[in-house]
Amino acid sequence: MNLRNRIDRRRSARGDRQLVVDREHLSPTVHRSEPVGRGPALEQLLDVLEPVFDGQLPPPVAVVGPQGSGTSALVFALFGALNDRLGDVDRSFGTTTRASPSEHVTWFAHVDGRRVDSEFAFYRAVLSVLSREPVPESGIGTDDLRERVERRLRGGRRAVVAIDHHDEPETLTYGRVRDLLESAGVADRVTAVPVGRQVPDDWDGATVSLPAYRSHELVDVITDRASTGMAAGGIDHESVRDLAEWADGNAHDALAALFVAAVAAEADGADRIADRHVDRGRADVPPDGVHLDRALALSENRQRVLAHLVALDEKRSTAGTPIGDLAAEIAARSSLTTGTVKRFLYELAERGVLERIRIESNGSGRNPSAVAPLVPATAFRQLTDASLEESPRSNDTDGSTEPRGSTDTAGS
DNA sequence: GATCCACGGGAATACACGGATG
DNA sequence: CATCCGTGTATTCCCGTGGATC
Repeated sequence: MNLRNRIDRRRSARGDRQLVVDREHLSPTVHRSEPVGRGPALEQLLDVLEPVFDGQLPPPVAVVGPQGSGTSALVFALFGALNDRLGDVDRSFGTTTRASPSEHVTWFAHVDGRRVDSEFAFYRAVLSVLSREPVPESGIGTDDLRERVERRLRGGRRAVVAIDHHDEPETLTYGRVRDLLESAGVADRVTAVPVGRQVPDDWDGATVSLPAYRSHELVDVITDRASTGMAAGGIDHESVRDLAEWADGNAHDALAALFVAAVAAEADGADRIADRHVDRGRADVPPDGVHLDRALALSENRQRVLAHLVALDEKRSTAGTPIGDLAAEIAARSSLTTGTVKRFLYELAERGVLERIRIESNGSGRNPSAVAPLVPATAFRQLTDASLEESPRSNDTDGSTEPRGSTDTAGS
């Protein structure tokens, strides 16, 4: 993050002839503090939010764009910066502020709908921005948190709350958030900003639309990541252009492929990304796949189940195996029961993290389904903490457990 | 002790198909 | 032939339980 660390990392990476300098900066799920190539949308959003500079609550505004167009990155970065300027009572801004700064306090909270899906979790997420004290994770009631939110927003203080991914399955909807703010009695002190692929139903506020990245913009995005995450000269311009062209405007796909390419090159002991590594990166990202962060937002055991499925799918496609058999196989390698694994698999398919495939059965009764992962497999395995090596329920391991981090880049 | 939340298990419901019935 | 019914399997839904946290 800070300059000194960056320089140190560079220097040590150079000494070690290391390709990947900073995995964090290469990860497609990590946002930059300065979004690349989204200047016009940034200005547009600032236009709408401008009343906050006069201590007013801004009007409702939605931010929309297709997957990989940088909606989250934009709002995350902008809210972070605005919060720095306007969210702190003790910090005045500008040099000639006439009014007392405390009258101008507006907080900017970015609530990730993928991770915040209950009433309790929502108030907690908001409160953790409004309050400097740590907010308890449990042990207190939802009513308590709701009251604390209300108390923090007294005396002319306001908040702008972004609801990211409000239109994905199982996430907090905009309507639900309005209800929660209403029941806390702070609806008139908070502007909720839906962020997603489309505006909420019956939306009549302002809208800031982000188009998919154009190819040259995506080149900038990839170059920016490569320059901070990898040793200098780690990837040539031609490969970057190829990746940008292939990703067709989707920054997530481009960065996921770059990440996998870098991991593959590193595993090869190469000091730069070669064409075959780029191919490997592209092959890892399924067409019409889901964002890696959707998988990483799942609870630990669900991630584990997904990791097992991904591993099975890499060995042999799971597309032809009935879900019950897959569940049994996964359960044998984990601490979960077959029933629970099966339910998780149905759930993941329902959420769109897995593709559900109809298969014909030869017996009687309803036809079973098969499932196949829709996340970039290698990227997911590299980024997840879910270990495949927890103790299995039974002892029937087939002895094929591989050490974590072993990246098979041969073949396929 | 109070609270939230992930799990686990099982009940309820949906679906596919063959055979019986009108 | 169209419809209903029974059986078997898949899928969804619900609720009690226990771990973690305060």
